Amino acid sequence: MARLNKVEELADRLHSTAIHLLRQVRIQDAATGLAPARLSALSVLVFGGAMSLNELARAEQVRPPTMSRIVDALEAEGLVRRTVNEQDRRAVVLEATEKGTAILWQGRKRRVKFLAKHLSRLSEEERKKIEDAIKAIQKAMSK
Amino acid sequence: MARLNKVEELADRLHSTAIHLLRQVRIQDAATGLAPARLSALSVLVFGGAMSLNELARAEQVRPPTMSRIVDALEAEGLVRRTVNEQDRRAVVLEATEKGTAILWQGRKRRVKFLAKHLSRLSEEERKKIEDAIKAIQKAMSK
DNA sequence: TGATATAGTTAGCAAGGCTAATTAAACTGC
DNA sequence: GCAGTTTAATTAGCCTTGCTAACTATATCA
Repeated sequence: MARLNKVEELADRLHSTAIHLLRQVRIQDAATGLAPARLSALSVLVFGGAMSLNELARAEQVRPPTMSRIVDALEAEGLVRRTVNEQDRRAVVLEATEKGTAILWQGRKRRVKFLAKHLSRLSEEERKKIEDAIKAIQKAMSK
Repeated sequence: MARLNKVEELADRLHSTAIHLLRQVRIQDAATGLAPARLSALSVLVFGGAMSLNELARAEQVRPPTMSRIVDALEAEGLVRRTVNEQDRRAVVLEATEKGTAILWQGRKRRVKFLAKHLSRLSEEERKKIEDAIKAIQKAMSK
Protein backbone atom coordinates (compact mmCIF):
# COMPACT_ATOMS: atom_id res chain seq x y z
CA MET A 1 0.00 0.00 0.00
CA ALA A 2 2.49 2.60 0.96
CA ARG A 3 5.82 3.68 2.29
CA LEU A 4 4.65 4.73 5.74
CA ASN A 5 6.82 4.68 8.84
CA LYS A 6 5.53 3.26 12.09
CA VAL A 7 4.04 6.47 13.45
CA GLU A 8 2.38 7.25 10.13
CA GLU A 9 0.90 3.79 10.02
CA LEU A 10 -0.54 4.33 13.49
CA ALA A 11 -1.93 7.70 12.38
CA ASP A 12 -3.60 6.06 9.40
CA ARG A 13 -5.20 3.30 11.44
CA LEU A 14 -6.33 5.76 14.10
CA HIS A 15 -8.02 7.86 11.44
CA SER A 16 -9.80 4.93 9.90
CA THR A 17 -10.92 3.58 13.28
CA ALA A 18 -12.40 6.95 14.23
CA ILE A 19 -14.34 7.12 10.95
CA HIS A 20 -15.84 3.69 11.40
CA LEU A 21 -16.73 4.28 15.02
CA LEU A 22 -18.64 7.46 14.24
CA ARG A 23 -20.39 5.90 11.30
CA GLN A 24 -21.93 3.33 13.63
CA VAL A 25 -22.93 5.93 16.16
CA ARG A 26 -24.64 8.11 13.56
CA ILE A 27 -27.08 5.30 12.89
CA GLN A 28 -28.18 5.46 16.54
CA ASP A 29 -28.55 9.21 16.41
CA ALA A 30 -30.90 8.95 13.46
CA ALA A 31 -33.43 7.40 15.86
CA THR A 32 -33.89 10.78 17.57
CA GLY A 33 -35.57 12.01 14.39
CA LEU A 34 -33.23 15.01 14.40
CA ALA A 35 -30.77 15.76 11.59
CA PRO A 36 -27.13 15.72 12.74
CA ALA A 37 -26.43 19.46 12.82
CA ARG A 38 -29.65 20.09 14.77
CA LEU A 39 -28.92 17.36 17.26
CA SER A 40 -25.42 18.67 17.80
CA ALA A 41 -26.51 22.28 18.29
CA LEU A 42 -29.24 21.22 20.70
CA SER A 43 -26.67 19.26 22.64
CA VAL A 44 -24.53 22.35 23.12
CA LEU A 45 -27.53 24.24 24.47
CA VAL A 46 -28.56 21.44 26.82
CA PHE A 47 -25.09 20.88 28.26
CA GLY A 48 -23.73 24.40 27.89
CA GLY A 49 -26.80 26.35 29.01
CA ALA A 50 -28.28 29.51 27.49
CA MET A 51 -26.14 31.48 25.05
CA SER A 52 -26.30 33.85 22.09
CA LEU A 53 -26.50 32.78 18.47
CA ASN A 54 -22.93 33.86 17.81
CA GLU A 55 -21.68 31.85 20.75
CA LEU A 56 -23.53 28.78 19.59
CA ALA A 57 -22.24 29.20 16.03
CA ARG A 58 -18.68 29.47 17.35
CA ALA A 59 -19.16 26.39 19.55
CA GLU A 60 -20.34 24.41 16.55
CA GLN A 61 -17.70 25.87 14.25
CA VAL A 62 -20.15 27.17 11.69
CA ARG A 63 -21.02 30.69 10.49
CA PRO A 64 -23.89 32.64 12.06
CA PRO A 65 -26.25 32.33 9.05
CA THR A 66 -25.89 28.56 9.13
CA MET A 67 -26.71 28.47 12.83
CA SER A 68 -29.57 30.91 12.42
CA ARG A 69 -31.29 28.46 10.11
CA ILE A 70 -30.60 25.46 12.33
CA VAL A 71 -32.14 27.35 15.26
CA ASP A 72 -35.15 28.21 13.06
CA ALA A 73 -35.79 24.49 12.65
CA LEU A 74 -35.26 23.67 16.33
CA GLU A 75 -37.55 26.50 17.33
CA ALA A 76 -40.24 25.38 14.88
CA GLU A 77 -40.18 21.96 16.53
CA GLY A 78 -40.41 23.50 19.99
CA LEU A 79 -37.01 22.26 21.11
CA VAL A 80 -35.34 25.65 21.55
CA ARG A 81 -36.55 29.05 22.75
CA ARG A 82 -35.33 32.34 21.23
CA THR A 83 -35.77 35.48 23.34
CA VAL A 84 -34.40 39.00 23.05
CA ASN A 85 -31.51 39.82 25.34
CA GLU A 86 -32.74 42.91 27.22
CA GLN A 87 -29.19 44.01 28.04
CA ASP A 88 -28.36 44.11 24.34
CA ARG A 89 -31.44 44.11 22.17
CA ARG A 90 -29.47 43.11 19.04
CA ALA A 91 -28.70 39.76 20.60
CA VAL A 92 -30.89 36.72 21.22
CA VAL A 93 -30.84 34.30 24.11
CA LEU A 94 -31.08 30.68 23.05
CA GLU A 95 -32.05 27.93 25.42
CA ALA A 96 -33.31 24.38 25.17
CA THR A 97 -36.95 23.84 26.10
CA GLU A 98 -37.97 20.97 28.37
CA LYS A 99 -39.01 19.02 25.31
CA GLY A 100 -35.62 19.69 23.67
CA THR A 101 -33.77 18.64 26.79
CA ALA A 102 -35.76 15.44 27.08
CA ILE A 103 -35.18 14.45 23.45
CA LEU A 104 -31.50 15.18 23.70
CA TRP A 105 -31.13 13.07 26.81
CA GLN A 106 -32.96 10.17 25.25
CA GLY A 107 -30.70 10.30 22.22
CA ARG A 108 -27.58 10.62 24.27
CA LYS A 109 -28.61 7.69 26.41
CA ARG A 110 -29.27 5.58 23.35
CA ARG A 111 -25.92 6.45 21.82
CA VAL A 112 -23.95 5.89 24.99
CA LYS A 113 -25.72 2.61 25.70
CA PHE A 114 -24.98 1.42 22.19
CA LEU A 115 -21.27 2.14 22.53
CA ALA A 116 -21.17 0.86 26.10
CA LYS A 117 -22.82 -2.40 25.03
CA HIS A 118 -19.97 -3.00 22.62
CA LEU A 119 -17.28 -1.90 25.04
CA SER A 120 -18.67 -4.14 27.76
CA ARG A 121 -17.69 -7.17 25.71
CA LEU A 122 -14.05 -6.29 26.35
CA SER A 123 -12.00 -7.17 29.39
CA GLU A 124 -11.38 -4.66 32.13
CA GLU A 125 -7.81 -4.52 30.89
CA GLU A 126 -8.78 -3.73 27.32
CA ARG A 127 -11.03 -0.92 28.47
CA LYS A 128 -8.17 0.45 30.54
CA LYS A 129 -6.11 0.60 27.36
CA ILE A 130 -8.81 2.62 25.62
CA GLU A 131 -9.00 4.88 28.64
CA ASP A 132 -5.25 5.51 28.46
CA ALA A 133 -5.32 5.94 24.69
CA ILE A 134 -7.99 8.64 24.96
CA LYS A 135 -5.79 10.59 27.31
CA ALA A 136 -2.81 10.17 25.01
CA ILE A 137 -4.79 11.25 21.94
CA GLN A 138 -6.11 14.32 23.71
CA LYS A 139 -2.58 15.19 24.79
CA ALA A 140 -1.26 14.70 21.26
CA MET A 141 -3.97 16.79 19.60
CA SER A 142 -4.11 19.67 22.09
CA LYS A 143 -2.20 22.28 20.12
CA MET B 1 -23.84 15.96 34.17
CA ALA B 2 -25.27 12.52 34.32
CA ARG B 3 -25.89 9.18 35.90
CA LEU B 4 -23.43 7.21 33.79
CA ASN B 5 -21.63 4.10 34.94
CA LYS B 6 -17.95 3.58 34.25
CA VAL B 7 -18.33 1.88 30.89
CA GLU B 8 -20.86 4.46 29.73
CA GLU B 9 -18.54 7.22 30.73
CA LEU B 10 -15.78 5.63 28.70
CA ALA B 11 -18.16 5.32 25.76
CA ASP B 12 -19.04 8.99 26.01
CA ARG B 13 -15.43 10.13 26.12
CA LEU B 14 -14.48 7.84 23.27
CA HIS B 15 -17.25 9.32 21.16
CA SER B 16 -16.24 12.87 21.88
CA THR B 17 -12.56 12.16 21.23
CA ALA B 18 -13.35 10.63 17.85
CA ILE B 19 -15.39 13.68 16.86
CA HIS B 20 -12.65 16.11 17.75
CA LEU B 21 -9.97 14.06 16.05
CA LEU B 22 -11.85 13.93 12.78
CA ARG B 23 -12.71 17.60 12.93
CA GLN B 24 -9.01 18.44 12.92
CA VAL B 25 -8.27 16.06 10.09
CA ARG B 26 -11.01 17.46 7.89
CA ILE B 27 -9.23 20.80 7.87
CA GLN B 28 -6.22 19.10 6.28
CA ASP B 29 -8.38 17.39 3.71
CA ALA B 30 -9.81 20.71 2.57
CA ALA B 31 -6.36 21.48 1.14
CA THR B 32 -6.90 18.86 -1.58
CA GLY B 33 -9.58 21.12 -3.05
CA LEU B 34 -11.99 18.18 -3.05
CA ALA B 35 -15.23 18.12 -1.07
CA PRO B 36 -15.34 15.35 1.58
CA ALA B 37 -17.66 12.88 -0.12
CA ARG B 38 -15.68 13.16 -3.37
CA LEU B 39 -12.38 12.68 -1.64
CA SER B 40 -13.68 9.66 0.21
CA ALA B 41 -15.13 8.02 -2.89
CA LEU B 42 -11.92 8.64 -4.83
CA SER B 43 -9.99 7.06 -1.99
CA VAL B 44 -12.00 3.85 -2.26
CA LEU B 45 -11.27 3.68 -5.99
CA VAL B 46 -7.56 4.35 -5.55
CA PHE B 47 -7.07 1.83 -2.76
CA GLY B 48 -9.76 -0.65 -3.74
CA GLY B 49 -9.23 -0.67 -7.51
CA ALA B 50 -11.84 -0.61 -10.28
CA MET B 51 -15.44 -1.40 -9.33
CA SER B 52 -19.04 -0.78 -10.34
CA LEU B 53 -21.14 2.14 -9.17
CA ASN B 54 -23.23 -0.06 -6.91
CA GLU B 55 -20.13 -1.48 -5.28
CA LEU B 56 -18.72 1.97 -4.68
CA ALA B 57 -22.03 3.20 -3.26
CA ARG B 58 -22.14 0.24 -0.89
CA ALA B 59 -18.53 0.83 0.17
CA GLU B 60 -19.36 4.44 0.98
CA GLN B 61 -22.68 3.56 2.58
CA VAL B 62 -24.74 5.82 0.35
CA ARG B 63 -27.47 5.12 -2.22
CA PRO B 64 -26.63 4.70 -5.89
CA PRO B 65 -28.15 8.05 -7.01
CA THR B 66 -25.96 9.86 -4.48
CA MET B 67 -22.86 8.10 -5.75
CA SER B 68 -23.84 8.64 -9.37
CA ARG B 69 -23.71 12.38 -8.81
CA ILE B 70 -20.44 12.25 -6.88
CA VAL B 71 -18.90 10.29 -9.75
CA ASP B 72 -20.26 12.87 -12.21
CA ALA B 73 -18.24 15.52 -10.41
CA LEU B 74 -15.09 13.41 -10.18
CA GLU B 75 -15.36 12.53 -13.84
CA ALA B 76 -15.84 16.17 -14.82
CA GLU B 77 -12.58 16.99 -13.03
CA GLY B 78 -10.78 14.15 -14.77
CA LEU B 79 -10.13 12.20 -11.58
CA VAL B 80 -12.23 9.14 -12.37
CA ARG B 81 -12.98 7.22 -15.58
CA ARG B 82 -16.38 5.68 -16.32
CA THR B 83 -16.50 2.88 -18.91
CA VAL B 84 -19.12 0.33 -19.86
CA ASN B 85 -18.60 -3.16 -18.49
CA GLU B 86 -18.58 -5.33 -21.62
CA GLN B 87 -19.54 -8.44 -19.65
CA ASP B 88 -22.67 -6.69 -18.38
CA ARG B 89 -23.54 -3.65 -20.40
CA ARG B 90 -25.91 -2.28 -17.73
CA ALA B 91 -22.97 -1.77 -15.40
CA VAL B 92 -20.15 0.76 -15.44
CA VAL B 93 -16.52 0.28 -14.50
CA LEU B 94 -15.17 3.07 -12.33
CA GLU B 95 -11.49 3.65 -11.88
CA ALA B 96 -9.27 6.45 -10.70
CA THR B 97 -7.24 8.23 -13.38
CA GLU B 98 -3.56 8.98 -12.87
CA LYS B 99 -4.47 12.52 -11.94
CA GLY B 100 -7.01 11.25 -9.42
CA THR B 101 -4.53 8.83 -7.92
CA ALA B 102 -1.89 11.53 -7.59
CA ILE B 103 -4.25 13.98 -5.89
CA LEU B 104 -5.49 11.33 -3.52
CA TRP B 105 -1.97 10.35 -2.50
CA GLN B 106 -0.96 13.92 -1.88
CA GLY B 107 -4.00 14.41 0.35
CA ARG B 108 -3.49 11.19 2.19
CA LYS B 109 0.14 12.04 2.78
CA ARG B 110 -0.82 15.44 4.14
CA ARG B 111 -3.43 13.99 6.47
CA VAL B 112 -1.23 11.19 7.74
CA LYS B 113 1.71 13.54 8.25
CA PHE B 114 -0.49 15.93 10.19
CA LEU B 115 -1.70 13.20 12.53
CA ALA B 116 1.76 11.63 12.76
CA LYS B 117 3.27 14.98 13.69
CA HIS B 118 0.96 15.17 16.68
CA LEU B 119 1.42 11.53 17.63
CA SER B 120 5.18 11.85 17.45
CA ARG B 121 5.07 14.18 20.44
CA LEU B 122 4.02 11.21 22.56
CA SER B 123 6.29 8.65 24.15
CA GLU B 124 6.79 5.25 22.58
CA GLU B 125 4.73 3.87 25.45
CA GLU B 126 1.80 6.21 24.87
CA ARG B 127 1.72 5.29 21.21
CA LYS B 128 1.72 1.63 22.19
CA LYS B 129 -1.40 2.30 24.23
CA ILE B 130 -3.13 3.86 21.24
CA GLU B 131 -2.07 0.87 19.17
CA ASP B 132 -3.62 -1.50 21.70
CA ALA B 133 -6.74 0.62 22.05
CA ILE B 134 -7.34 0.55 18.29
CA LYS B 135 -7.26 -3.24 18.37
CA ALA B 136 -9.64 -3.30 21.32
CA ILE B 137 -12.05 -0.86 19.67
CA GLN B 138 -12.09 -2.83 16.46
CA LYS B 139 -12.76 -5.99 18.45
CA ALA B 140 -15.56 -4.31 20.38
CA MET B 141 -17.26 -2.87 17.30
CA SER B 142 -16.92 -5.88 15.00
CA LYS B 143 -20.40 -7.44 14.83
C1' DT C 1 -25.15 63.45 17.11
C1' DG C 2 -23.07 61.26 13.25
C1' DA C 3 -20.01 57.47 12.09
C1' DT C 4 -18.76 52.97 13.01
C1' DA C 5 -19.11 48.41 14.82
C1' DT C 6 -21.75 44.39 16.15
C1' DA C 7 -25.75 40.75 16.35
C1' DG C 8 -28.65 38.57 13.73
C1' DT C 9 -31.35 37.58 9.54
C1' DT C 10 -32.34 37.07 4.57
C1' DA C 11 -31.17 35.67 -0.04
C1' DG C 12 -29.02 32.78 -2.92
C1' DC C 13 -25.47 29.26 -4.17
C1' DA C 14 -23.19 24.44 -3.78
C1' DA C 15 -22.58 19.74 -1.90
C1' DG C 16 -24.42 15.67 -0.55
C1' DG C 17 -28.07 12.85 1.48
C1' DC C 18 -32.71 10.66 0.19
C1' DT C 19 -36.95 8.36 -2.57
C1' DA C 20 -39.56 7.63 -6.79
C1' DA C 21 -39.62 6.96 -11.50
C1' DT C 22 -37.29 5.85 -15.81
C1' DT C 23 -34.20 3.44 -19.17
C1' DA C 24 -31.56 -0.26 -20.77
C1' DA C 25 -29.73 -4.71 -20.32
C1' DA C 26 -29.81 -9.39 -18.54
C1' DC C 27 -32.10 -13.29 -16.85
C1' DT C 28 -36.05 -16.89 -16.36
C1' DG C 29 -39.51 -19.96 -17.48
C1' DC C 30 -42.62 -21.69 -20.36
C1' DG D 1 -37.49 -17.37 -28.35
C1' DC D 2 -39.86 -14.21 -26.33
C1' DA D 3 -42.89 -12.11 -22.25
C1' DG D 4 -42.20 -10.91 -17.72
C1' DT D 5 -39.15 -9.93 -14.06
C1' DT D 6 -34.97 -8.38 -12.08
C1' DT D 7 -30.96 -5.53 -11.96
C1' DA D 8 -27.60 -1.36 -12.91
C1' DA D 9 -27.55 3.09 -13.49
C1' DT D 10 -29.47 7.62 -14.20
C1' DT D 11 -32.78 11.52 -13.83
C1' DA D 12 -35.84 14.46 -11.28
C1' DG D 13 -36.93 16.60 -7.33
C1' DC D 14 -36.85 17.07 -2.41
C1' DC D 15 -34.27 18.29 2.25
C1' DT D 16 -30.28 19.62 5.17
C1' DT D 17 -26.28 22.08 5.93
C1' DG D 18 -22.31 24.57 4.64
C1' DC D 19 -20.87 29.24 2.60
C1' DT D 20 -20.68 34.64 1.27
C1' DA D 21 -22.89 39.06 0.46
C1' DA D 22 -26.10 42.27 1.66
C1' DC D 23 -29.36 44.09 4.86
C1' DT D 24 -31.68 45.69 9.48
C1' DA D 25 -31.52 47.05 14.03
C1' DT D 26 -29.07 48.23 17.96
C1' DA D 27 -25.07 49.80 20.53
C1' DT D 28 -20.89 52.38 21.07
C1' DC D 29 -17.64 56.13 20.48
C1' DA D 30 -15.49 60.55 19.06
